[in-house]
Formats: sequence, structure tokens, C-alpha cells
Amino acid sequence: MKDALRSRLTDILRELHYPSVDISFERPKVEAHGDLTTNVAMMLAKPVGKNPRQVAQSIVDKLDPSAFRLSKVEIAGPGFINFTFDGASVVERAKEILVRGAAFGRTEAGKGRKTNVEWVSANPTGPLHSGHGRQVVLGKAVASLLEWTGHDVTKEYYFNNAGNQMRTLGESIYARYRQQLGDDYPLAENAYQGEYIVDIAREIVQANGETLRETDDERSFFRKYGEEWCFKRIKETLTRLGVRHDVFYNEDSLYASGKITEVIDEFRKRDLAYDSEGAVWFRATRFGADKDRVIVKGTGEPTYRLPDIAYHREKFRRGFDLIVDIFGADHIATIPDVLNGVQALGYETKDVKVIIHQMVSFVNGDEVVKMSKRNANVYTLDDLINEVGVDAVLYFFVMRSAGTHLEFDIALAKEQSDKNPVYYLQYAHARIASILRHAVQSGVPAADAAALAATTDFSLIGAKEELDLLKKLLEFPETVESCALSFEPHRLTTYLREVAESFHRFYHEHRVINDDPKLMQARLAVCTMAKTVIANGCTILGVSCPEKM
RNA sequence: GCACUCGUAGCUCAAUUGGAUAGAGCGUUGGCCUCCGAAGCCAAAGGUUUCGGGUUCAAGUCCCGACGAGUGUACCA
Repeated sequence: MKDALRSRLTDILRELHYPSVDISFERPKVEAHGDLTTNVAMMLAKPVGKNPRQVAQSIVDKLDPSAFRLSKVEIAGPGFINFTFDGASVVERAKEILVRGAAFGRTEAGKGRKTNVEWVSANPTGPLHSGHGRQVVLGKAVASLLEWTGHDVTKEYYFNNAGNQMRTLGESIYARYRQQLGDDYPLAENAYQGEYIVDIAREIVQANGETLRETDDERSFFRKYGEEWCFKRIKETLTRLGVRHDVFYNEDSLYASGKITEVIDEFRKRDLAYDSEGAVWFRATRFGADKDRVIVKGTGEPTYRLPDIAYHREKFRRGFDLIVDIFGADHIATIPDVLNGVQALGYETKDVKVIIHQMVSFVNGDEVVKMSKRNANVYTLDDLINEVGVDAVLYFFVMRSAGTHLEFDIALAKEQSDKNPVYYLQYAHARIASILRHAVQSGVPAADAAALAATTDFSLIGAKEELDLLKKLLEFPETVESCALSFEPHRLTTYLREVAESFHRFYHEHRVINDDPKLMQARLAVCTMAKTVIANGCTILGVSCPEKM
């Protein structure tokens, strides 16, 4: 419908001998401005040499509103052309919601583009802490949106079980192990302080007694044990949030397969790497950086940059044509290095989308919750889930745009009341479910959505609140698409809140269960549509939508 | 110091990516249940979008500067 209108407008521009311009529509925020608006007249005013309202008038004169099922076309403000849909056409289009059901909202905008989304990627040195929650949830929502828009998505977790951090982990566990055995053994300055290290050590004592007191310098057993323990914890936490990665990519495999040295060689060949002060440097300044970067330390070990670059190249080699990375703001420094490296190796950085999310602070009502890493009792993501529930975690972490700092109010999140935005949405769904149950109890035969679409007399739908709701529901596919293409899942939560609001208004004004069987069926169909959209939206986010609450 | 991100109602945040009268929730004030779920609805109050310039038909949004906040600025990841 939009496309038909666009094509007619394009023709009109040609007939009027106006320059051809891209015709875009927007959805006015003010209700009085109709359902769609275009600014073409304003774009053309200058080249045509007329004032925008005159240009608009000349276009409108040539348009037949009834051909596009428009009840109104008017020129307003500085030169906008506003279109209002005929109510019957809205109702007509809304049938699609019933027909497509759980698939309503899915599109093919991504055209099967092979996409890699990498996120979480925490090294297995401890359980995920509450701050990780934002990353976990954001990545899940982004991946899900990309799937809904027809991308071929691989969900990936990148980790390193070989570096310094793992050495520290092994050392920390060993120290706690010795302490458990009653030995006076010091915990190193840089050791992991968390209580979970003591738990791990205790487990080891229980299983092995003191047989491991003498161990190799690498603390191999402790390292391995710790890695497995931590990874198990991490994966359990992810599972609770409905996150399942397709690939766990081990940084170590890049060394084993020679991909690291390959990058160094290639850099040298292109004069992008050189030796100095016993280290190997990358000429980052060639790409606008303030100084060159070390990629291999004096000790012979690469810095984190080198494997990161090699890893991204491998993603390209594996055939991905869209690479999405999700990083916290604390890792922002790595991004230019990776992008520069990728570019140096001849790949397009525009195919790498880096989503950076700002940090999270936690409050409990008025009280600021301190989450210092030094604190032995870290507030883990599991603790947070236990406290506020899965749905609140999924919703709260994604309801703000990634670019702004997020304040997570624990007291609000666990409050089971109208103050809590998750409940507002879930309540709407449960309310609809309740109405549908009620209808069945009052003797209305339960009809599935397809039957409703086929047998309902939709001409009975036409009240303002009904049309407003249906129009809002019909926005769902384009909302999903636009959230996906802009990588901004928070806008989905905004939209879903509006849907719920629109439903509640409809509900308040119109009785669904009533004496007129045909009218009742029509309104039950509207309810089913609203339920479908809310459910589909919640599915994208992973939030549950209960039939009762 | 430098780089990146941000600055919108008392608080937490939106704003269709440059569009018309800047909107929600919480909080405050006042209405609405003999009726399908009041975890709901309606209404009121609350703003020089941190400040100052610029770009254009149009700026919260883009550019420059100032101020303020966060995060980085390693041969840690």
C-alpha cells in the first residue's frame, strides 16, 4: 500500500516535470496529522522554485485518494502531505495478523545475509557478574531481531583459556586449596578475591584431599579445573536467560593453526609491522591512531590485539558478510585496533558493526549498590536473576538505548506492581488471555486464528480505539525491521508498551463479551491480534507472556 | 592532557535516525470498578532539550567551542 502510493507519487513528479527524488514516508507523531506523511514537497521546493505548499498542492491535485483507500489527503504545516487511511482498509490489512500468527512480524529484510553475532565472550575466570547482564541481554535481543528479519545468524562466544588471566585463576585456586589444607599460603596480590575461588578449592579438597599439594608450576590441574567450573557456571547462567550460543570459539585455536603468525607475516610484508625495543609493533598511526601499538610483547607473547585481529579475519574467511560485535564501554580501546587491523588485511570495516554499550549502575530504591571487583562477595548475574526474576532481567537490561548509562533499580525490578514496566506488558497479555477464556466459558466456541480471519465480519470494527489499536499492531513488522537494522532493541520495548497501552484503551471503551454474537466475534478477533503481537514481541526479547498472573 | 560516549520534566528514560505542538513511566494532585482482570483507564501540574555560536525550508538530533559526567588512554583483556 505504501509502495503503491510511492510509485504513484513518483509518476506524478514525472508528469509535473519535477526532478525525481526519493519519496519517503514517516509516521506523524501527532494524531491529527494522519497515518502517513511525506516531505517531498519541501524537498522539491528549492529546485522547482516554488514554495513548498504550492508544490504539495500540485501533487495532491493529481492524486486520487480512493484509489489508495485513503479517507483524507491534506497539506499541512510548512508543506507536509498527510495521508489518512480509510478505516476499512486498516481492518482489511489487520487480518494478516491472524493469518500469520506466531510468524507475524518476520520479514526477509536481511535477505539471508550470513551474520555473526559475538557477545558475552567473558573468559572463564569466574561467574558472570551482574554488570554482564546488559551485554548478555542486549546481544540476545540483537541476535533475535536479526533472525526475525531474515538474517542467517550464528551466535558466537569467543574466549581465551590460555593467557595471563587463566594463570592467575590457577594460582588463586591453588592458594585457596593450600589454605583449605591448613597451610600458611599467601594469596597473591593480583589474585581473584571472589568467594567462588574458595568454593572451587573446597571441592578439590573434598575430591582429592591433600594429594595435589605438590603440583607443577603451571598449576595445570587447578587451572583446568577452574576453567571447567567457571564455564559450567557461565553456561548455566546463560541458559537461565535463554541464551544459547552456536559456537564457542577458542582463541587458542588461532595459535594452534598458525593464524596469529600469519597475520604478523602479512603485516610485515605490507610494512605495517616493525621491531622495536624487543617488541613487534603495528603501524596504527597509518590508520589515524595517536601512536603505534605493540602486538607482540618482549616476552614473545602477543598482546590481546593480535588475536583479536586474526579472529575477525577468520570470521570473514568463514564467510560472514555481517559481523556484529558487542562490547562494553570498558573495552572500547580494542575497537579501533581491530578495525584498523581488519582494514589493513583488506576487508571492509563497514561490514563490522560494533555495538558499544555503556556501563550499568545498580540502585536499590534510593540506595546505591556498590559492586567493586575487589569485593569478595561479587554480586553475580545469578544473584540478580534470583532476586528479580528472569523476565525483569531480560526486560530491564534492554529497555534503554545501549549508548546511555543504565540505572538498574533492583527494588523496582522485583516489585510486582504497576510501577514495573514488565508487568504492564505481561498484564495486558494475561488480561487478553482471560477475556478469551471468559468467552469460551460463556459458550462461544473456541475459534482458532485462521477460522476467525475467515468467518469474522470485520465491518463491525471501526471505532476509534479499535482502529488505533489495529494501526499500532500493523506497525509491528516495520518496527522489528527498523530495530534490527539499527541494532536498537530498546525501541521494541517502547513499541510494546504502546501496544499494551492501546489495548487497554480499547478494552476500557468497548465490551468484548456482549450480547451481539457477530460483534463479539469481531472484538475477540481484535483481542487475538493484540495477543499475537504482544506474544511475538515478547518472544523476540525472550520475556515470558503468561496466560494468568 | 588526549580519545570515545553521554548531557532532555523533581527521578529514570523516549523521541520514527534532520520533521510539524519534545513524549512515557515513577513521584505529586484529582476523577473512574452493581459490568469481560483497577497489575487498568482518564485528567492536571511539571521544559529556554547544560550553555554559546553555526549549517537549512526545518536542529534535542549535524558542525565548532565551553562546561559537566562516565569510560578508556599498557609490552592487562
